[in-house]
Amino acid sequence: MIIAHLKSLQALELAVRTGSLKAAGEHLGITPAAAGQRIKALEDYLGLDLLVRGRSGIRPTRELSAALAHLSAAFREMETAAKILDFQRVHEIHVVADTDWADLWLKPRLSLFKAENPNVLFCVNGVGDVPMRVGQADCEIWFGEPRGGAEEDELFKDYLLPISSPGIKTRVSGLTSAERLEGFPLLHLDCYRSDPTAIGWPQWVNRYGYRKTAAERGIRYAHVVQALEAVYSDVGMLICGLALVQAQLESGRLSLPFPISQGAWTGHAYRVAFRESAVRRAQVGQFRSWLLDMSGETAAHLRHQTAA
Amino acid sequence: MIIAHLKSLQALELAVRTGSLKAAGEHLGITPAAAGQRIKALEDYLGLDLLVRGRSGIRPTRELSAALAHLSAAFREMETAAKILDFQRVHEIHVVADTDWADLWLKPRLSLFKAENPNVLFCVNGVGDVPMRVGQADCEIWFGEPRGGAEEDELFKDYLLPISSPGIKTRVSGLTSAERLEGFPLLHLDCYRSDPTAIGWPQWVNRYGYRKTAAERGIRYAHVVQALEAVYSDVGMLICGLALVQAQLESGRLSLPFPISQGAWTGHAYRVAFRESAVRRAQVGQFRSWLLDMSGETAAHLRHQTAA
DNA sequence: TCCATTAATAAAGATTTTCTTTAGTCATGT
DNA sequence: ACATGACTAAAGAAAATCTTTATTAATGGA
Repeated sequence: MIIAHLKSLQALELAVRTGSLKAAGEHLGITPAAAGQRIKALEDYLGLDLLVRGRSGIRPTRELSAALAHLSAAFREMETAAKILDFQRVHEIHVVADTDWADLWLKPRLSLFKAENPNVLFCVNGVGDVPMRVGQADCEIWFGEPRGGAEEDELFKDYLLPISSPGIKTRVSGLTSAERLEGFPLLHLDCYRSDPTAIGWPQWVNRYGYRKTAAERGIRYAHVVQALEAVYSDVGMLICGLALVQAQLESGRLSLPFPISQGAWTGHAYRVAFRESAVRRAQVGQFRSWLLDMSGETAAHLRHQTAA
Repeated sequence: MIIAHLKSLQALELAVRTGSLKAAGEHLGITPAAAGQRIKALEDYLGLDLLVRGRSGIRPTRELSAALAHLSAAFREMETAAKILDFQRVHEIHVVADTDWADLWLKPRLSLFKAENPNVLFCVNGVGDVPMRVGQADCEIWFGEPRGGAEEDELFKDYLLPISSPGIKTRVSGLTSAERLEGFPLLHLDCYRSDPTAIGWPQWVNRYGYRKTAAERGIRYAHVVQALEAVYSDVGMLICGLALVQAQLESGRLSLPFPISQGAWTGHAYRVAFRESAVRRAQVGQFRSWLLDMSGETAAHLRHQTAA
């Protein structure tokens, strides 16, 4: 006998287990309307009512009750099988992240994690030790507001301030305060725009009193990585997040043309959400702990650097 | 934990149970390619190989073996639940059939079955005691070749010959043999065209020696029911299946303008296939027996009528 | 060893399924 | 009596799934 209506049976079992179509939909990641449609389709096919619907929730009909123990057992066994398979995955961690954060913050540090966990294979934004796989990533990092998931953490807020090449810093240093921006192109980043409190050049000029005609003009970049290529090439000065350029500052490849106190914190933060099922895998748990530790270090270091 | 990949797990369990993707596909009513894609998608998602593929079939990998007992148990439980639900259906029988056969052969007889089975509700081609439901019909009747299903039977072949209204028969009888077709419109049916041996007017004229210029001309009808409306209205003569017009001949509403021996059997037959799961329901089993009995009566009656 | 046969699969496109959204209904609680 | 919350019908969008075609690979027989 062919079992059709697998998704219908799943929605049905969940609706009974949780007591409402609303909760079943939430559990399955679909709307209540979709959950209801799945069950309705099965009822239409069978010519049976399976649920008694009410404002206070739903209950199985007598007809469904006769089959319910088997249905529940079926999905319990399936959940066990899925869990066994999931734990057998090759030790891979798939990450979808803000591209600047991945390139500038995570990648330089990932070797530290790998040194302690040589068997873990990474795929970050589709690139890494293994190819992209069908299905959800194990975790996602974004710059923005919380999304309210269960396994969600704030990593760190960033500190925005002007950076430049060493050459431009030297030339700026030889000028009077009033003249330090005139004559130097300003580079702008679009990636902080979702944060209403994140400063760009116009805000920075207003806040710190430098004189610059048309502070909003200049080349715009979607991402920090591309903008930094321009900075390395002496194209101009850029306001970006300090957390993303620590290594370049320490190596002397980039410089701070103005005092470090002349910056501002972002309102948004880098945040991470792990898939609930992923976080139960030992390596993903370890990666999460490591990530929170390293982010804590970054946050502490930023606070230390920018202390008044 | 959300169980996704339900269809993949089903294909996987069936592939292991049957030993090949080909057999799994057949069982599920999909192509082997589709069965393979389902399983491949799950392997991609998990980053695990689940099957060892070989020309002599497939075997589970070690990783899959760890979960296989649970997976098998899950689908056994689900099959039990589905069976319980299926047997609880309201006593409905859904039929998809050749429309002429349904209207002209089944409907006049269905009251006989219902007299013996008053609780059974029928839906024939979407019309009847209950509305059409989502999902497969319990059985399907077609005019044509066998399809090779497990629960498939031949009902009867039909006997094609000219029929007309009583008025046209009277006029034809008053004419010499040579003149009996001239001056009378010939009506044609498209619904027998799939049968290469089924005769139409051109073949009938050739076989029985009547004179008729342009025997292939005349009005064409897709179905017998519409053509009969024209025959009732003295529009012309029609070659159609004797089995479908027994009642009309007996009631005098239709006549045979030529000897009954001047006809020919169809090559194709009316055939029925029941869904395997449907046939296990008691009422469907009873309907099947009844249908085969009534069809046997029709076949015997036709043979008796047309015996030389 | 070679060839025929059979099963599996990649890729592309078609088809079907499933989901979201919107608007409405109904029951319950205040 | 009204507001609220859960469910649902319908329509359209999005995603999933399937078919088809061509190819590959393995196996068995000559």
